[in-house]
Amino acid sequence: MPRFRETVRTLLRERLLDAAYEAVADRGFDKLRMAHLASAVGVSRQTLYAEFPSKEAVGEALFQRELERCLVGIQEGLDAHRDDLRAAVRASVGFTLTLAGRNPLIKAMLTSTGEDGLLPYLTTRSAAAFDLATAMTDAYVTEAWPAIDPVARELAVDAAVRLTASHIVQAGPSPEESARRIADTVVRIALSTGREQLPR
Amino acid sequence: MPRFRETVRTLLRERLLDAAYEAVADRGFDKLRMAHLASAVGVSRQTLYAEFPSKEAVGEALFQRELERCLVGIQEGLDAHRDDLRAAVRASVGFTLTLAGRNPLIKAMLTSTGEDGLLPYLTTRSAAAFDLATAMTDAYVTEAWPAIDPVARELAVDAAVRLTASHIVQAGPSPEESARRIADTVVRIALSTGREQLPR
DNA sequence: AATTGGACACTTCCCAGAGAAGTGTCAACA
DNA sequence: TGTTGACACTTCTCTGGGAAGTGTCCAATT
Repeated sequence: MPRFRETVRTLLRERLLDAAYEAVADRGFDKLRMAHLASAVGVSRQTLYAEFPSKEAVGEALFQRELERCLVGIQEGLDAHRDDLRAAVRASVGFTLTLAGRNPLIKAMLTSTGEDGLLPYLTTRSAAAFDLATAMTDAYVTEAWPAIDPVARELAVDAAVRLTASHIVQAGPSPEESARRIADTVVRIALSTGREQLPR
Repeated sequence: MPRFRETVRTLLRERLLDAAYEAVADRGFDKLRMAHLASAVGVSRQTLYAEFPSKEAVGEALFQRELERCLVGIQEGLDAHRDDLRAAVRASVGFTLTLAGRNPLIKAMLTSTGEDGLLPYLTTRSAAAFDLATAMTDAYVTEAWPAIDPVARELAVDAAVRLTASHIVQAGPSPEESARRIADTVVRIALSTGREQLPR
């Protein structure tokens, strides 16, 4: 079984990231200490460096894992309502908003404008995360609701991502209410034809 | 003419704010010095303190004036196209985006998430600015295009403001292209009825 | 009467230097 | 292989003293 080593390794990796997440969550990334991280998991500093070549790599991996979790949550929100676009959007947006409410990492991911001293990667990475979330959602919607007009779909997905990020920064009354409004808005865009007329 | 004093006073006030704006624009608010500001305009420190009781008051006034200018620009963008909703939105959003591109104050106004060390007021005030911009735009649209459904209008205005702010943070290819996309999106929301059906 | 310059107490910034603590690497060891 | 201790190097952190900034008061000036 040549996989044994790998399994141990990824297990260690997960435990390291768990510990790192906890430390970052309540003391911030710059207060994270490599020595403390190693001892928290019960390994030497060297094995930590064997897994992550630098502290920056830890931040990078932490960021990536959190992003993936977020995207998985969104997908699950969509999956739960394949027959109802509005409910699907509401579930996904609601999930993201509540997650961001208590997860400082996710929050920073979507809001960092640069130079806020948090993680250097976030500056560059937040745009990448944005694009990734948009691309994934777009692909999903294309597959799940092929009847939606492509132009409308693209605008709707972009609006969904941006409005969600906006509500993370400028929070509304409650995540649920925000999600409801965003879902309403997104559905209106998605089902538009671009040939509507003003009533007279 | 009892107004003479007042005129002089507001004139002085404007000149002080002009000088303050220039100083803040390239050195930042915290590098602004009251003594420097006074001498730049050619008055003593005392007359400056007679006009603005504190440095904080200068920041407040500066912020307020910039916000008003921004709103005026938006109104003009709308006024220039009272017959064409799409063009009106495009003009206003385009104006705001290009303004924010070179005006650090406006940028901070719509993006500050708190504790970025810039101005303490911005933290609280950005939400207020947000609300004010939304309220003003909503009132204008209600008056200019009364045929738009109220629910759709409210969602459209909210989306317009939030999407514009989003494009300030996560800039697209160009302000014009961003404005075009936002206008397209906003028009689709504004002209929606909420009773659309998915094509089959 | 308004404006000014000087003087004031108080707070904050800035700048060294010293010491501690953290990072990343290496080699000896179990 | 993984652990341990030592290493050079960089980055915090604290300190104290001097400079500079804020906000206030007042006598002098116009």
